[in-house]
Amino acid sequence: MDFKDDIPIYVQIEQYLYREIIQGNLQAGQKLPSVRQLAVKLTVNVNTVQRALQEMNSHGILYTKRGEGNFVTEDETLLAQMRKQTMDEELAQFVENMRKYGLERDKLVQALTEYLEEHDND
Amino acid sequence: MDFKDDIPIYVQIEQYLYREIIQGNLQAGQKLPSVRQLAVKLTVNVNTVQRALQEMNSHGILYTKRGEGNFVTEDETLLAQMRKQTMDEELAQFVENMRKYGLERDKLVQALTEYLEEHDND
Amino acid sequence: MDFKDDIPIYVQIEQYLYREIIQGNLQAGQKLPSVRQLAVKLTVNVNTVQRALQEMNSHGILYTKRGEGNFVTEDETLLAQMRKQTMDEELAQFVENMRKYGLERDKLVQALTEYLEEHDND
Amino acid sequence: MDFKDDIPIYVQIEQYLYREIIQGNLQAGQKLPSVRQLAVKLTVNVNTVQRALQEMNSHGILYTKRGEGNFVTEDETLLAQMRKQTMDEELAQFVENMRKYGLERDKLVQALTEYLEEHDND
DNA sequence: GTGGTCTAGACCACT
DNA sequence: GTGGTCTAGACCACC
Repeated sequence: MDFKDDIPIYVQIEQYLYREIIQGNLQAGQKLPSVRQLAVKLTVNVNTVQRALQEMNSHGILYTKRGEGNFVTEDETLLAQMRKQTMDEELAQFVENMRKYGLERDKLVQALTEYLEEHDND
Repeated sequence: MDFKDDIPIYVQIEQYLYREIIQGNLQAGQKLPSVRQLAVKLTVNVNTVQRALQEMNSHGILYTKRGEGNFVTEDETLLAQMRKQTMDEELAQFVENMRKYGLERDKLVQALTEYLEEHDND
Repeated sequence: MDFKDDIPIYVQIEQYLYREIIQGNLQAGQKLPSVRQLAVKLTVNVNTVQRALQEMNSHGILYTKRGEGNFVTEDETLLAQMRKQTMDEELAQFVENMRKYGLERDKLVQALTEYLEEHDND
Repeated sequence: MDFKDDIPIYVQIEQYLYREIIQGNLQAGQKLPSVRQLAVKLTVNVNTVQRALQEMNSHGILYTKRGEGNFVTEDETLLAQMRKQTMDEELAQFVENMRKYGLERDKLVQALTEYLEEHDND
Protein backbone atom coordinates (compact mmCIF):
# COMPACT_ATOMS: atom_id res chain seq x y z
CA MET A 1 0.00 0.00 0.00
CA ASP A 2 1.13 3.46 -0.61
CA PHE A 3 -1.31 5.38 1.50
CA LYS A 4 1.11 5.04 4.35
CA ASP A 5 4.20 6.18 2.55
CA ASP A 6 7.40 6.37 4.38
CA ILE A 7 10.00 8.95 3.54
CA PRO A 8 12.66 8.75 6.26
CA ILE A 9 12.37 11.56 8.76
CA TYR A 10 15.93 12.73 8.15
CA VAL A 11 15.14 13.16 4.46
CA GLN A 12 12.01 15.12 5.32
CA ILE A 13 14.14 17.36 7.51
CA GLU A 14 16.49 17.93 4.59
CA GLN A 15 13.55 18.79 2.34
CA TYR A 16 12.23 21.15 4.98
CA LEU A 17 15.55 22.95 5.28
CA TYR A 18 15.95 23.11 1.52
CA ARG A 19 12.57 24.80 1.32
CA GLU A 20 13.50 27.22 4.08
CA ILE A 21 16.62 28.17 2.19
CA ILE A 22 14.87 28.52 -1.16
CA GLN A 23 12.15 30.63 0.38
CA GLY A 24 14.77 32.87 1.89
CA ASN A 25 13.88 32.14 5.50
CA LEU A 26 17.43 30.90 5.78
CA GLN A 27 19.88 32.99 3.82
CA ALA A 28 23.40 32.40 2.58
CA GLY A 29 25.84 32.51 5.47
CA GLN A 30 23.09 32.50 8.07
CA LYS A 31 23.39 30.37 11.20
CA LEU A 32 20.90 27.56 11.59
CA PRO A 33 19.20 26.86 14.89
CA SER A 34 21.32 24.50 16.98
CA VAL A 35 20.94 20.79 16.47
CA ARG A 36 19.25 20.49 19.82
CA GLN A 37 16.85 23.33 19.14
CA LEU A 38 15.88 21.81 15.83
CA ALA A 39 15.39 18.45 17.48
CA VAL A 40 12.97 19.96 20.00
CA LYS A 41 11.15 22.04 17.40
CA LEU A 42 10.70 19.07 15.08
CA THR A 43 10.09 16.67 18.00
CA VAL A 44 12.67 14.23 16.76
CA ASN A 45 15.88 12.87 18.19
CA VAL A 46 19.08 14.89 18.06
CA ASN A 47 20.79 12.18 16.03
CA THR A 48 18.10 12.30 13.39
CA VAL A 49 18.69 16.01 12.93
CA GLN A 50 22.43 15.39 12.89
CA ARG A 51 22.07 12.91 10.08
CA ALA A 52 20.12 15.39 7.97
CA LEU A 53 22.62 18.18 8.55
CA GLN A 54 25.53 15.83 7.98
CA GLU A 55 24.21 14.94 4.53
CA MET A 56 23.58 18.54 3.60
CA ASN A 57 27.09 19.24 4.83
CA SER A 58 28.58 16.60 2.57
CA HIS A 59 26.63 18.13 -0.31
CA GLY A 60 28.15 21.49 0.47
CA ILE A 61 24.86 23.22 1.23
CA LEU A 62 25.84 23.69 4.86
CA TYR A 63 29.17 24.09 6.58
CA THR A 64 30.02 23.59 10.22
CA LYS A 65 32.07 25.68 12.58
CA ARG A 66 32.99 23.45 15.48
CA GLY A 67 31.65 24.84 18.70
CA GLU A 68 29.63 27.48 16.86
CA GLY A 69 26.99 25.87 14.75
CA ASN A 70 25.88 25.11 11.22
CA PHE A 71 25.68 27.75 8.52
CA VAL A 72 24.15 28.00 5.07
CA THR A 73 26.83 27.99 2.40
CA GLU A 74 27.76 31.31 0.86
CA ASP A 75 28.43 29.69 -2.49
CA GLU A 76 25.65 31.36 -4.45
CA THR A 77 26.31 29.20 -7.47
CA LEU A 78 25.71 26.06 -5.47
CA LEU A 79 22.59 27.55 -3.95
CA ALA A 80 21.21 28.47 -7.37
CA GLN A 81 21.95 24.97 -8.56
CA MET A 82 20.21 23.49 -5.54
CA ARG A 83 17.25 25.76 -6.00
CA LYS A 84 16.92 24.70 -9.61
CA GLN A 85 17.11 21.04 -8.71
CA THR A 86 14.58 21.28 -5.91
CA MET A 87 12.11 23.11 -8.11
CA ASP A 88 12.65 20.62 -10.91
CA GLU A 89 11.86 17.79 -8.52
CA GLU A 90 8.71 19.59 -7.44
CA LEU A 91 7.78 20.08 -11.09
CA ALA A 92 8.49 16.45 -11.87
CA GLN A 93 6.30 15.36 -8.97
CA PHE A 94 3.49 17.60 -10.19
CA VAL A 95 3.72 16.40 -13.77
CA GLU A 96 3.80 12.80 -12.59
CA ASN A 97 0.72 13.26 -10.42
CA MET A 98 -1.25 14.91 -13.17
CA ARG A 99 -0.20 12.19 -15.56
CA LYS A 100 -1.65 9.61 -13.19
CA TYR A 101 -4.89 11.54 -13.32
CA GLY A 102 -4.88 11.16 -17.07
CA LEU A 103 -3.57 14.62 -17.95
CA GLU A 104 -0.84 14.16 -20.53
CA ARG A 105 1.79 16.77 -21.27
CA ASP A 106 -0.18 18.49 -24.03
CA LYS A 107 -3.09 19.38 -21.82
CA LEU A 108 -1.06 20.20 -18.75
CA VAL A 109 -0.11 23.74 -19.64
CA GLN A 110 -3.68 24.34 -20.74
CA ALA A 111 -5.04 23.12 -17.40
CA LEU A 112 -2.59 25.29 -15.51
CA THR A 113 -3.45 28.45 -17.46
CA GLU A 114 -7.15 27.76 -17.01
CA TYR A 115 -6.64 27.32 -13.31
CA LEU A 116 -4.70 30.55 -13.04
CA GLU A 117 -7.40 32.45 -14.91
CA GLU A 118 -10.13 31.03 -12.71
CA HIS A 119 -8.25 32.10 -9.58
CA ASP A 120 -6.92 35.38 -10.82
CA ASN A 121 -7.97 37.29 -7.76
CA ASP A 122 -7.07 35.12 -4.77
CA MET B 1 6.56 21.27 11.03
CA ASP B 2 4.22 19.01 9.22
CA PHE B 3 6.01 15.69 8.92
CA LYS B 4 4.81 14.57 12.29
CA ASP B 5 1.19 15.71 12.20
CA ASP B 6 -0.84 12.56 11.68
CA ILE B 7 -3.74 12.66 9.34
CA PRO B 8 -6.33 10.21 10.70
CA ILE B 9 -5.90 6.84 9.08
CA TYR B 10 -9.49 6.73 7.86
CA VAL B 11 -8.91 10.00 6.01
CA GLN B 12 -5.76 8.58 4.48
CA ILE B 13 -7.78 5.61 3.30
CA GLU B 14 -10.32 7.93 1.71
CA GLN B 15 -7.54 9.80 -0.05
CA TYR B 16 -6.14 6.51 -1.22
CA LEU B 17 -9.50 5.38 -2.63
CA TYR B 18 -10.10 8.75 -4.25
CA ARG B 19 -6.79 8.40 -6.04
CA GLU B 20 -7.63 4.87 -7.13
CA ILE B 21 -10.91 6.09 -8.62
CA ILE B 22 -9.44 9.15 -10.29
CA GLN B 23 -6.63 7.14 -11.78
CA GLY B 24 -9.15 4.68 -13.14
CA ASN B 25 -7.97 1.70 -11.11
CA LEU B 26 -11.50 1.68 -9.70
CA GLN B 27 -14.07 2.53 -12.35
CA ALA B 28 -17.70 3.70 -12.22
CA GLY B 29 -19.94 0.89 -11.04
CA GLN B 30 -17.04 -1.35 -10.10
CA LYS B 31 -17.17 -3.39 -6.90
CA LEU B 32 -14.61 -2.55 -4.24
CA PRO B 33 -12.67 -5.28 -2.45
CA SER B 34 -14.48 -6.44 0.68
CA VAL B 35 -14.01 -4.47 3.86
CA ARG B 36 -12.03 -7.33 5.31
CA GLN B 37 -9.79 -7.60 2.28
CA LEU B 38 -9.12 -3.88 2.41
CA ALA B 39 -8.40 -4.07 6.11
CA VAL B 40 -5.81 -6.76 5.55
CA LYS B 41 -4.30 -5.09 2.48
CA LEU B 42 -3.95 -1.76 4.26
CA THR B 43 -3.00 -3.40 7.56
CA VAL B 44 -5.58 -1.43 9.48
CA ASN B 45 -8.61 -2.29 11.55
CA VAL B 46 -11.88 -3.29 9.87
CA ASN B 47 -13.70 -0.49 11.67
CA THR B 48 -11.30 2.05 10.28
CA VAL B 49 -12.04 0.91 6.75
CA GLN B 50 -15.75 0.98 7.52
CA ARG B 51 -15.56 4.58 8.64
CA ALA B 52 -13.80 5.65 5.46
CA LEU B 53 -16.33 3.88 3.24
CA GLN B 54 -19.21 5.31 5.27
CA GLU B 55 -18.06 8.85 4.63
CA MET B 56 -17.54 8.26 0.93
CA ASN B 57 -21.00 6.71 0.91
CA SER B 58 -22.52 9.79 2.45
CA HIS B 59 -20.78 11.90 -0.20
CA GLY B 60 -22.33 9.78 -2.89
CA ILE B 61 -19.03 8.55 -4.29
CA LEU B 62 -19.81 5.01 -3.21
CA TYR B 63 -23.05 3.14 -2.73
CA THR B 64 -23.73 -0.04 -0.81
CA LYS B 65 -25.73 -3.05 -1.90
CA ARG B 66 -26.56 -4.94 1.25
CA GLY B 67 -25.05 -8.37 1.18
CA GLU B 68 -23.08 -7.62 -1.96
CA GLY B 69 -20.56 -4.96 -1.09
CA ASN B 70 -19.55 -1.42 -1.93
CA PHE B 71 -19.52 0.00 -5.47
CA VAL B 72 -18.19 3.11 -7.13
CA THR B 73 -21.04 5.45 -8.11
CA GLU B 74 -22.17 5.40 -11.71
CA ASP B 75 -23.02 9.08 -11.57
CA GLU B 76 -20.45 10.27 -14.09
CA THR B 77 -21.25 13.90 -13.35
CA LEU B 78 -20.36 13.40 -9.72
CA LEU B 79 -17.18 11.57 -10.65
CA ALA B 80 -16.17 14.32 -13.06
CA GLN B 81 -16.83 16.89 -10.36
CA MET B 82 -14.75 14.97 -7.87
CA ARG B 83 -12.01 14.58 -10.40
CA LYS B 84 -12.03 18.28 -11.09
CA GLN B 85 -11.94 19.14 -7.41
CA THR B 86 -9.06 16.80 -6.66
CA MET B 87 -7.01 18.11 -9.52
CA ASP B 88 -7.79 21.68 -8.57
CA GLU B 89 -6.53 20.98 -5.06
CA GLU B 90 -3.37 19.53 -6.52
CA LEU B 91 -2.99 22.54 -8.80
CA ALA B 92 -3.60 24.93 -5.94
CA GLN B 93 -0.97 23.20 -3.86
CA PHE B 94 1.49 23.35 -6.72
CA VAL B 95 0.86 27.01 -7.47
CA GLU B 96 1.17 27.84 -3.80
CA ASN B 97 4.49 26.04 -3.45
CA MET B 98 6.00 27.67 -6.49
CA ARG B 99 4.76 31.03 -5.30
CA LYS B 100 6.61 30.50 -2.05
CA TYR B 101 9.70 29.81 -4.11
CA GLY B 102 9.26 33.21 -5.70
CA LEU B 103 7.69 32.05 -8.95
CA GLU B 104 4.69 34.27 -9.64
CA ARG B 105 1.93 33.41 -12.04
CA ASP B 106 3.60 34.83 -15.14
CA LYS B 107 6.76 32.85 -14.76
CA LEU B 108 5.03 29.70 -13.64
CA VAL B 109 3.64 28.71 -17.02
CA GLN B 110 6.99 29.54 -18.52
CA ALA B 111 8.82 27.30 -16.03
CA LEU B 112 6.43 24.44 -16.68
CA THR B 113 6.80 24.74 -20.45
CA GLU B 114 10.56 24.83 -20.15
CA TYR B 115 10.53 21.82 -17.91
CA LEU B 116 8.37 19.84 -20.33
CA GLU B 117 10.70 20.71 -23.19
CA GLU B 118 13.76 19.69 -21.23
CA HIS B 119 12.22 16.34 -20.35
CA ASP B 120 10.59 15.57 -23.66
CA ASN B 121 11.71 11.99 -23.77
CA ASP B 122 11.32 10.51 -20.31
CA MET C 1 48.53 16.57 21.83
CA ASP C 2 48.58 14.35 18.85
CA PHE C 3 49.88 11.15 20.30
CA LYS C 4 46.33 10.19 21.00
CA ASP C 5 44.98 10.92 17.55
CA ASP C 6 41.40 10.27 16.91
CA ILE C 7 40.21 9.22 13.49
CA PRO C 8 36.55 8.31 13.88
CA ILE C 9 35.98 4.57 13.97
CA TYR C 10 33.59 4.67 11.03
CA VAL C 11 36.28 6.33 8.91
CA GLN C 12 38.77 3.69 9.96
CA ILE C 13 36.27 1.05 8.89
CA GLU C 14 36.00 2.72 5.51
CA GLN C 15 39.78 2.79 5.18
CA TYR C 16 39.92 -0.86 6.15
CA LEU C 17 37.35 -1.82 3.54
CA TYR C 18 39.05 0.30 0.90
CA ARG C 19 42.26 -1.57 1.59
CA GLU C 20 40.47 -4.92 1.40
CA ILE C 21 39.09 -3.97 -1.99
CA ILE C 22 42.37 -2.64 -3.33
CA GLN C 23 44.20 -5.72 -2.15
CA GLY C 24 41.67 -7.88 -3.93
CA ASN C 25 40.35 -9.55 -0.79
CA LEU C 26 37.02 -8.05 -1.77
CA GLN C 27 36.45 -8.10 -5.49
CA ALA C 28 34.08 -6.25 -7.79
CA GLY C 29 30.54 -7.53 -7.34
CA GLN C 30 31.43 -9.57 -4.28
CA LYS C 31 29.13 -9.63 -1.26
CA LEU C 32 30.46 -8.11 1.94
CA PRO C 33 30.00 -9.80 5.29
CA SER C 34 26.69 -8.73 6.83
CA VAL C 35 26.57 -5.57 8.86
CA ARG C 36 26.13 -7.59 12.01
CA GLN C 37 29.02 -9.92 11.21
CA LEU C 38 31.29 -6.97 10.56
CA ALA C 39 30.17 -5.36 13.79
CA VAL C 40 31.14 -8.46 15.74
CA LYS C 41 34.42 -8.95 13.88
CA LEU C 42 35.44 -5.34 14.41
CA THR C 43 33.94 -5.25 17.92
CA VAL C 44 31.99 -2.09 17.22
CA ASN C 45 28.33 -1.24 17.19
CA VAL C 46 26.14 -2.17 14.25
CA ASN C 47 25.28 1.48 13.65
CA THR C 48 28.94 2.40 13.38
CA VAL C 49 29.40 -0.16 10.63
CA GLN C 50 26.21 1.06 8.97
CA ARG C 51 27.54 4.57 8.87
CA ALA C 52 30.74 3.49 7.16
CA LEU C 53 28.88 1.41 4.59
CA GLN C 54 26.34 4.16 4.05
CA GLU C 55 29.08 6.60 3.13
CA MET C 56 30.78 4.18 0.78
CA ASN C 57 27.35 3.59 -0.69
CA SER C 58 26.83 7.27 -1.36
CA HIS C 59 30.26 7.36 -2.99
CA GLY C 60 29.23 4.53 -5.27
CA ILE C 61 31.87 2.08 -4.06
CA LEU C 62 29.22 -0.21 -2.61
CA TYR C 63 25.62 -0.88 -3.52
CA THR C 64 22.91 -2.42 -1.43
CA LYS C 65 20.34 -5.07 -2.29
CA ARG C 66 17.63 -4.81 0.35
CA GLY C 67 17.28 -8.02 2.25
CA GLU C 68 20.42 -9.43 0.65
CA GLY C 69 23.43 -7.44 1.64
CA ASN C 70 26.07 -5.00 0.49
CA PHE C 71 28.16 -5.57 -2.60
CA VAL C 72 31.31 -4.07 -4.08
CA THR C 73 30.51 -2.00 -7.16
CA GLU C 74 31.19 -3.56 -10.53
CA ASP C 75 32.11 -0.21 -12.00
CA GLU C 76 35.75 -0.94 -12.73
CA THR C 77 36.40 2.66 -13.70
CA LEU C 78 35.23 3.87 -10.33
CA LEU C 79 37.30 1.21 -8.58
CA ALA C 80 40.42 2.19 -10.51
CA GLN C 81 39.79 5.80 -9.61
CA MET C 82 39.33 4.90 -5.95
CA ARG C 83 42.47 2.79 -5.99
CA LYS C 84 44.46 5.66 -7.45
CA GLN C 85 43.12 8.08 -4.86
CA THR C 86 43.77 5.79 -1.92
CA MET C 87 47.32 5.14 -3.03
CA ASP C 88 47.90 8.83 -3.62
CA GLU C 89 46.74 9.54 -0.08
CA GLU C 90 49.10 6.91 1.23
CA LEU C 91 51.92 8.43 -0.83
CA ALA C 92 51.07 11.91 0.42
CA GLN C 93 51.13 10.68 4.00
CA PHE C 94 54.49 9.06 3.44
CA VAL C 95 56.00 12.13 1.79
CA GLU C 96 54.64 14.30 4.56
CA ASN C 97 56.11 12.09 7.28
CA MET C 98 59.50 11.99 5.67
CA ARG C 99 59.40 15.74 5.20
CA LYS C 100 58.84 16.13 8.94
CA TYR C 101 61.95 14.05 9.46
CA GLY C 102 63.85 16.52 7.33
CA LEU C 103 63.92 14.52 4.11
CA GLU C 104 62.96 16.89 1.32
CA ARG C 105 61.68 15.77 -2.04
CA ASP C 106 65.10 15.60 -3.69
CA LYS C 107 66.49 13.07 -1.29
CA LEU C 108 63.31 11.04 -0.94
CA VAL C 109 63.67 8.93 -4.05
CA GLN C 110 67.31 8.40 -3.16
CA ALA C 111 66.40 7.19 0.32
CA LEU C 112 63.79 4.84 -1.07
CA THR C 113 66.13 3.29 -3.63
CA GLU C 114 68.82 2.87 -1.00
CA TYR C 115 66.32 1.18 1.29
CA LEU C 116 65.20 -1.18 -1.45
CA GLU C 117 68.79 -2.12 -2.26
CA GLU C 118 69.59 -2.79 1.39
CA HIS C 119 66.57 -5.06 1.70
CA ASP C 120 66.75 -6.73 -1.68
CA ASN C 121 66.30 -10.18 -0.31
CA ASP C 122 63.57 -10.02 2.30
CA MET D 1 41.43 -5.47 12.83
CA ASP D 2 43.84 -3.08 14.33
CA PHE D 3 41.84 0.03 15.10
CA LYS D 4 40.83 -1.25 18.46
CA ASP D 5 44.09 -2.76 19.70
CA ASP D 6 45.41 -0.33 22.23
CA ILE D 7 49.07 0.39 22.29
CA PRO D 8 50.02 1.06 25.93
CA ILE D 9 49.90 4.76 26.64
CA TYR D 10 53.49 4.87 27.85
CA VAL D 11 54.63 3.41 24.52
CA GLN D 12 52.59 6.03 22.70
CA ILE D 13 54.32 8.68 24.75
CA GLU D 14 57.70 7.25 23.78
CA GLN D 15 56.71 7.30 20.12
CA TYR D 16 55.58 10.86 20.54
CA LEU D 17 58.86 11.92 22.10
CA TYR D 18 60.87 10.05 19.48
CA ARG D 19 59.02 11.99 16.81
CA GLU D 20 59.64 15.27 18.59
CA ILE D 21 63.35 14.52 18.73
CA ILE D 22 63.63 13.34 15.14
CA GLN D 23 61.73 16.33 13.89
CA GLY D 24 64.09 18.61 15.78
CA ASN D 25 61.48 20.02 18.13
CA LEU D 26 63.61 18.55 20.89
CA GLN D 27 67.31 18.90 20.16
CA ALA D 28 70.45 17.21 21.48
CA GLY D 29 71.15 18.34 25.03
CA GLN D 30 67.83 20.13 25.35
CA LYS D 31 65.84 19.90 28.56
CA LEU D 32 62.47 18.21 28.38
CA PRO D 33 59.42 19.73 30.01
CA SER D 34 59.01 18.52 33.58
CA VAL D 35 57.29 15.22 34.19
CA ARG D 36 54.34 17.06 35.66
CA GLN D 37 54.08 19.43 32.74
CA LEU D 38 54.14 16.52 30.33
CA ALA D 39 51.54 14.68 32.36
CA VAL D 40 49.20 17.64 32.17
CA LYS D 41 49.91 18.36 28.52
CA LEU D 42 49.28 14.75 27.52
CA THR D 43 46.43 14.35 30.01
CA VAL D 44 47.88 11.20 31.44
CA ASN D 45 49.11 10.13 34.84
CA VAL D 46 52.53 11.25 36.11
CA ASN D 47 53.58 7.64 36.60
CA THR D 48 52.81 6.86 32.98
CA VAL D 49 55.11 9.64 31.85
CA GLN D 50 57.78 8.43 34.28
CA ARG D 51 57.68 4.95 32.81
CA ALA D 52 58.13 6.28 29.28
CA LEU D 53 61.08 8.46 30.28
CA GLN D 54 62.62 5.62 32.24
CA GLU D 55 62.66 3.38 29.19
CA MET D 56 64.13 6.06 26.97
CA ASN D 57 66.70 6.66 29.66
CA SER D 58 67.71 3.01 29.68
CA HIS D 59 68.10 3.18 25.89
CA GLY D 60 70.43 6.13 26.26
CA ILE D 61 68.21 8.53 24.33
CA LEU D 62 67.62 10.60 27.45
CA TYR D 63 69.68 11.17 30.55
CA THR D 64 68.63 12.48 33.92
CA LYS D 65 70.29 15.15 36.04
CA ARG D 66 68.97 14.68 39.52
CA GLY D 67 67.07 17.74 40.62
CA GLU D 68 67.28 19.31 37.21
CA GLY D 69 65.26 17.18 34.87
CA ASN D 70 65.54 15.02 31.78
CA PHE D 71 67.65 15.93 28.77
CA VAL D 72 68.04 14.65 25.25
CA THR D 73 71.31 12.79 24.80
CA GLU D 74 74.17 14.67 23.20
CA ASP D 75 75.49 11.52 21.60
CA GLU D 76 74.94 12.51 17.99
CA THR D 77 75.87 9.04 16.79
CA LEU D 78 73.11 7.52 18.85
CA LEU D 79 70.66 10.14 17.64
CA ALA D 80 71.60 9.52 14.02
CA GLN D 81 71.21 5.81 14.58
CA MET D 82 67.79 6.29 16.12
CA ARG D 83 66.84 8.60 13.32
CA LYS D 84 67.90 6.04 10.75
CA GLN D 85 66.01 3.26 12.48
CA THR D 86 62.81 5.24 12.76
CA MET D 87 62.92 6.24 9.15
CA ASP D 88 63.68 2.70 8.09
CA GLU D 89 60.64 1.48 9.98
CA GLU D 90 58.55 4.09 8.24
CA LEU D 91 60.03 3.09 4.89
CA ALA D 92 59.45 -0.59 5.60
CA GLN D 93 55.84 0.10 6.48
CA PHE D 94 55.37 2.10 3.32
CA VAL D 95 56.99 -0.49 1.07
CA GLU D 96 54.94 -3.22 2.70
CA ASN D 97 51.66 -1.34 2.19
CA MET D 98 52.35 -0.59 -1.43
CA ARG D 99 53.37 -4.18 -1.98
CA LYS D 100 50.01 -5.29 -0.65
CA TYR D 101 48.42 -2.96 -3.16
CA GLY D 102 50.27 -4.82 -5.87
CA LEU D 103 53.09 -2.33 -6.37
CA GLU D 104 56.35 -4.28 -6.50
CA ARG D 105 59.76 -2.71 -6.02
CA ASP D 106 60.29 -1.74 -9.65
CA LYS D 107 57.10 0.22 -9.95
CA LEU D 108 57.34 1.74 -6.51
CA VAL D 109 60.10 4.20 -7.28
CA GLN D 110 58.28 5.05 -10.49
CA ALA D 111 55.03 5.73 -8.61
CA LEU D 112 56.83 7.93 -6.10
CA THR D 113 58.60 9.93 -8.79
CA GLU D 114 55.35 10.41 -10.68
CA TYR D 115 53.62 11.51 -7.50
CA LEU D 116 56.32 14.06 -6.72
CA GLU D 117 56.10 15.46 -10.24
CA GLU D 118 52.32 15.74 -10.04
CA HIS D 119 52.53 17.59 -6.75
CA ASP D 120 55.47 19.79 -7.48
CA ASN D 121 53.96 22.93 -6.06
CA ASP D 122 52.18 22.00 -2.85
C1' DG E 1 27.05 26.74 24.90
C1' DT E 2 28.21 24.29 20.07
C1' DG E 3 28.64 19.88 16.99
C1' DG E 4 30.65 14.83 16.55
C1' DT E 5 30.80 10.09 17.72
C1' DC E 6 29.44 5.80 19.68
C1' DT E 7 26.49 2.51 21.90
C1' DA E 8 22.48 -0.38 22.93
C1' DG E 9 18.31 -1.63 21.78
C1' DA E 10 14.03 -1.43 19.24
C1' DC E 11 11.13 -1.74 15.22
C1' DC E 12 10.39 -1.96 10.28
C1' DA E 13 10.75 -3.70 5.37
C1' DC E 14 12.49 -6.85 2.04
C1' DT E 15 13.56 -11.90 0.67
C1' DG F 1 18.13 -14.01 7.54
C1' DT F 2 19.32 -9.10 5.23
C1' DG F 3 19.76 -3.71 5.65
C1' DG F 4 17.37 0.92 7.22
C1' DT F 5 15.71 4.01 10.62
C1' DC F 6 14.98 6.02 15.04
C1' DT F 7 15.61 6.79 19.89
C1' DA F 8 17.84 7.71 24.35
C1' DG F 9 21.67 8.57 26.55
C1' DA F 10 26.57 9.06 27.09
C1' DC F 11 31.07 11.10 26.36
C1' DC F 12 34.24 14.03 23.85
C1' DA F 13 36.21 18.29 21.60
C1' DC F 14 35.88 23.05 20.46
C1' DC F 15 34.69 27.91 21.85
